[in-house]
This record gives sequence, C-alpha cells and structure tokens, in this order.
Amino acid sequence: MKTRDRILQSSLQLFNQSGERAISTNHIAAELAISPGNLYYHFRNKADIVYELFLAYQQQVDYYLAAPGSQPLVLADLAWYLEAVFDGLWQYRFFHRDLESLLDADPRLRAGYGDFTGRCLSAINGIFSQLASGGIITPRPEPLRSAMALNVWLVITNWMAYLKTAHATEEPAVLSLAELKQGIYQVLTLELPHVTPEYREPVLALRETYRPGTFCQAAHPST
Amino acid sequence: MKTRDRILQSSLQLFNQSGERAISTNHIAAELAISPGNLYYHFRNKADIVYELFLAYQQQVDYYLAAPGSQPLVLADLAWYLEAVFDGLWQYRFFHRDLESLLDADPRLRAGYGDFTGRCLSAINGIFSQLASGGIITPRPEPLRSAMALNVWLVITNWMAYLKTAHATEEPAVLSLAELKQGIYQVLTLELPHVTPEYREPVLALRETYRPGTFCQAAHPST
DNA sequence: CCATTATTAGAGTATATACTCTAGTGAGTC
DNA sequence: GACTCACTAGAGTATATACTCTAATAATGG
Repeated sequence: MKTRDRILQSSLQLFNQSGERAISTNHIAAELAISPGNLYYHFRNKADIVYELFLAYQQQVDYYLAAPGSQPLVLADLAWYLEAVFDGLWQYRFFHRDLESLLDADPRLRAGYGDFTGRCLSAINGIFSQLASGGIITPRPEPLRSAMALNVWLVITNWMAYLKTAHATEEPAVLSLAELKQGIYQVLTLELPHVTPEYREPVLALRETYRPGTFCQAAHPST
Repeated sequence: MKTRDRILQSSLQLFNQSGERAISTNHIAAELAISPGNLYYHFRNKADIVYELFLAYQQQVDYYLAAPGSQPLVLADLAWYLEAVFDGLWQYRFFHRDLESLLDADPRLRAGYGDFTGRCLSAINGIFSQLASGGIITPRPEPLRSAMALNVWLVITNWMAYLKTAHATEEPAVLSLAELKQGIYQVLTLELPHVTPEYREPVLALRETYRPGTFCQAAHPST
C-alpha cells in the first residue's frame, strides 16, 4: 500500500478515535513510523488530509444516497437507505465533531460541505417522495416535506454527539456501530406520524429492530 | 465588576465568537488587559473556566425549563418555552461546538452534562404531557413520548451547527439570535403531526412566525 | 499605623504544534 | 555506470499553549 494511502487510512482511524483536534501530524507520522517530513511530502498540510477524507466521505454517501429515480420505494429500501447513511457516518465519524473548526480552517471544505448538505437534503426529500409513491408515507406538500427532511438530517448528524456526550458512562466515550445505528430508531420515530395506516405495523416492527436496549449492551468499538 | 467575573464574561464572549478551541487563556488575559498570572490566580486552569460557564448555562436552562407542574399548558406557554431554550442556547452557544472535547478534558463536566441532558429530556417530556392536558397535542404512550422528546432535543442542539456549517455563506460563519430562533420552526414542524385538529391552525400560525426568510436577511450578530 | 490577606504584573518554563530544509536512498533507464 | 526522480529520514524552526513563580502592590481590619 502506498504511503499516501496509509497516511489517509491512519489519519482517519486516529481522527475517529480521538478527534481531529487531539491528533497532530506528528502523531500520524509516529503511528505509521514515518518521518514528519515524509508526511509533508505527500500532503501540504493537515487541512489537505482532512479535505481528502471529506471527499471520500462525500463520495460514499453520495453513492448510497443516489436519487431513487422515480420508481416507488418499498419498506426494505427505507431500511437500506438508513443503514447506508449510518454506515457512512460511522466510517467518517470524526467529521461531524467540531465540523465548524474544520470548515473555518479550509474554505474549499466549507464550500464542498455546503453543497454536500444540499444534496443530502434533496436526497432525503426525494426518498420521502418515492416512499409516498410506494404508499408507505402519506404525501406532504412541499414546504413541509423539506422541513421534515431537514429534521431527519439534524437527528442523523447529531445522534452520535448525543451518544458520546449525554449517554456516555465511560471516560473517553467509546461507541460501537450497533449503538450508532440506534439512531435509526429515532429517525423512524420521526417518520412514524407520516406513515400510512396500512404500513404502520411493518414500520413499527422495523423500528423495534433498532430499539436501544435497556439491558446491558456489551458492545465494543471496532475501527 | 470583579476580575473573576470579568474573566468569565470575556471568556464566554470570546468562546462564543471563535470557539473554545481557538481561544487560549493568553487571549482571554490579553482581551481584559490583565496578566496571565492574574487569570491563573482566579482560575486553576482553562477547564475550570469552561466548567463555571457550564454551571451558569445549566442554571439558566434549568430555571426556564422548570417542570410545568401539573397545570395544563396553553399555546403561549409552548412558545415561551421554546424561546427560553433558544435564548439559553444562544447565550452559551460555544458550548455545543465540540462538546465532546470539553467533556474529555473534564470528568466533572461529563458527569454534570449527563445529568443536565437527563433533566432537559424529562422537562421536554413533561411539557408534552401538559400540552396534552391542555388539549394542544394528542397524548402519546410513554416509550414514544420519550423518543419524541429526544428528537426535539437533537433538533434543538444541532440547529446551530447546521446554520454555521451547511447554511453559512460568509467565511467565519456569523449568526444572529433571530436566525437561531428559526430553529423553533423546525421544532414546531416536528410537533405538528401530534397537534390536535382544533389547535392545528394556531400552531401553524405560530410556526409561521419563525419561518426562515428566503428574502434577504440583514441580521447581524450581537454579543 | 501595622499586619495580614487579596490581588496583580510580568517574566519565564516545558511542551506541543504545524511545518521546513537538507541530505540522502533506492529503483528504474539510457 | 551515470542520471533521474519519486520517496524518505531526521534534525530543526518559529510560534503557541497552558501554566508557574516571584515579587510587588492594593485593600482591609484591628
């Protein structure tokens, strides 16, 4: 594997683990047992590493959130979309932690992220449309649908912060993909009032799949 | 005004302006034209300043979110609660930006914030109950009501980050209290499906009050 | 007035951070 | 074997950060 890619990989791992703020370029170099000079041969600065990671994140989410076209969606599609989004969020979870500082440090990133959010919101909006076509949720007029999409986005992007701040018992809060996906429970809670009567039961069942266990959750973090 | 209080005041202002990460104790001392030694006479370290600001934040929100007791609520109460919460969020807006790092740096803060969130969620839950008693929203069974409260909390605490990251056009994104309060529009969107038919119109009217203007918004930040 | 205590200045420290510079090394090519 | 060129090491720099220490100055109470 090329050094450049190893830098990206290690950076992502360390950022996810401890946050971008706590990880210096020297840390990254040390982790890879390469010299700082070597790292700076491959990247002009730290912001460039972050930006490249953002591009990968963006590409992945864009791919999975690709417009559902105009065919109606079934319930399994909804579950699949939610899983995909939370997978992306998990893989690049350092990103939404102090995103503001990241954007302050790099105008390209600010512009790119603005567009990215816009696309995500349209995608969610489109998914709502096609879920309505599929008879799963009741159609809503436009200004409302966009506001709903935004709420979904807000819940999704804030769920991790909630888990790591309000919910955490351990000292440096750790997190597992399974816990993260309990965010799907919250999203489905959000959509519940808009589900058509005939789909209410199936959606409730799907939602139950992600219900946060009050029992002991022996979850451990992986990469 | 006592130096200690001036330190807190200036810290809050600078933190809100540029984020805790970007503001060093030297910056704070310089802003007040006092020596670093003087600052450290009044506070053992930076985390102590942050913690004290958290206590103030907590006290304010706790005060305004005090349990509505058992008397039913009217629509004006709902508006009042929302305004109060967003006011608190505004005054201590540095806090929810990289909260995770703040908690990592101070175990007291982590514990305190965990409790604080718990109380906020119960308060929102209680407000839902009393809104139901007041005939404004339809009563919901418990596990659902808590999940709804959590969604409200997620939307509220993430609204500012959304504005400053996705929505911002300016370089260091600035924000006004008025813009922030458009978050109320989102919260009311969230609650809309649970509003009783007879209150639907009044709630829609209230919500319209906070609708984000598509027109030019010449809002400028104040402290 | 004197003694004690609270407050302040200001120079200084140890450490970290992002990043640079120079001098290579090693694999391929002519 | 000389040349190139992508790649790497490692020491080094300027700056910042959180924080300390000493000594001086107010403020206060008896």
